[in-house]
Amino acid sequence: MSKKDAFDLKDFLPYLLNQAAEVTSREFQTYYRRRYGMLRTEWRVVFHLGRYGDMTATEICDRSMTHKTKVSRAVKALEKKRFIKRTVVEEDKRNETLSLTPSGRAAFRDLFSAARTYDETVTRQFSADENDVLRACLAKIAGT
Amino acid sequence: MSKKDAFDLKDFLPYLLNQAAEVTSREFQTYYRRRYGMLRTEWRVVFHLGRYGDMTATEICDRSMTHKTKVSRAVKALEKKRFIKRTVVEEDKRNETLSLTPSGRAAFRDLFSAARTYDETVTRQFSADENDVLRACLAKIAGT
DNA sequence: ACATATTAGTTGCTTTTGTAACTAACAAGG
DNA sequence: CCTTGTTAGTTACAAAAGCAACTAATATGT
Repeated sequence: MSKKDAFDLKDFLPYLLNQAAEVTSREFQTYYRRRYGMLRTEWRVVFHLGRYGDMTATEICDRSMTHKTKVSRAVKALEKKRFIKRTVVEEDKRNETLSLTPSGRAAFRDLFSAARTYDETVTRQFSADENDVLRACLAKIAGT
Repeated sequence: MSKKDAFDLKDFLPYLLNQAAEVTSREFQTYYRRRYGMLRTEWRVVFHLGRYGDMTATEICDRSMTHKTKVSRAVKALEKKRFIKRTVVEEDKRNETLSLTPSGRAAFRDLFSAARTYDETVTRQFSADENDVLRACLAKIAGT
């Protein structure tokens, strides 16, 4: 805002961020939801495994700042849908390595490219400079 | 991102937006939650009434793009906590005008100034130009 | 070795949200 | 008037998220 006494809901960053996040999330949701019956956390798990390779649930929690119960439930659901499989780590049986099945990998490839495309349609609205600033600010706020 | 083949979760706008939104929401939550036992939607309702004057639930829904069940429940909760009261509109008894009680007004004043302060602490991290770009982009994405 | 603490992951219970069906009040056409 | 449609708001039920307590495996200090 420019004047302090005109401070408005639309000047309030948490509100703005939420609205923007909700709009994009809703839009992109249709992909993983309609096509693969996935939930947001499930899509994130698939993204992590597809993009960075096999890892444990805890690693996914750390990288995505997601609570472990959410990931645990996502893993269970993805396993039931045969998108991922788990393997207990012999050296430390508390850990289990998660990996994509062939159909999980196919879903990932599809969703990965859909994500890229969707990102571009949002990005296209802005200049290169605007984009850089936007992303840098968001990353800073998110603390990543 | 700069290279397409480096597309990463942190380059994906919906993800970035969500992370940033969650961080700020969590931080600001502590105010209305701890001090007044409010939920996010309740705080939004209070903000609307305090900032723009009395209005109906539907007007709040429209202005904040919030679903009516959420507002309905927030109104019920706020009424129980004696922060707002309703008055059926005589000319059209389907409508009810919502207005803040004295304690609701006091909570609003407190939270309004907390919001402004909080916004500034986030804003302070960025230059004036960056801020303008950030807010303009978010508003555009949010479609407001 | 053994009690104690940590870590990975799950489960149960509560709170919050989403969706759809519902009531009540009004509007409009015949 | 009286059917049909619309609008404001609520409620009931289902999906999802948050939180805390739990199990199982391992690590640590004595």
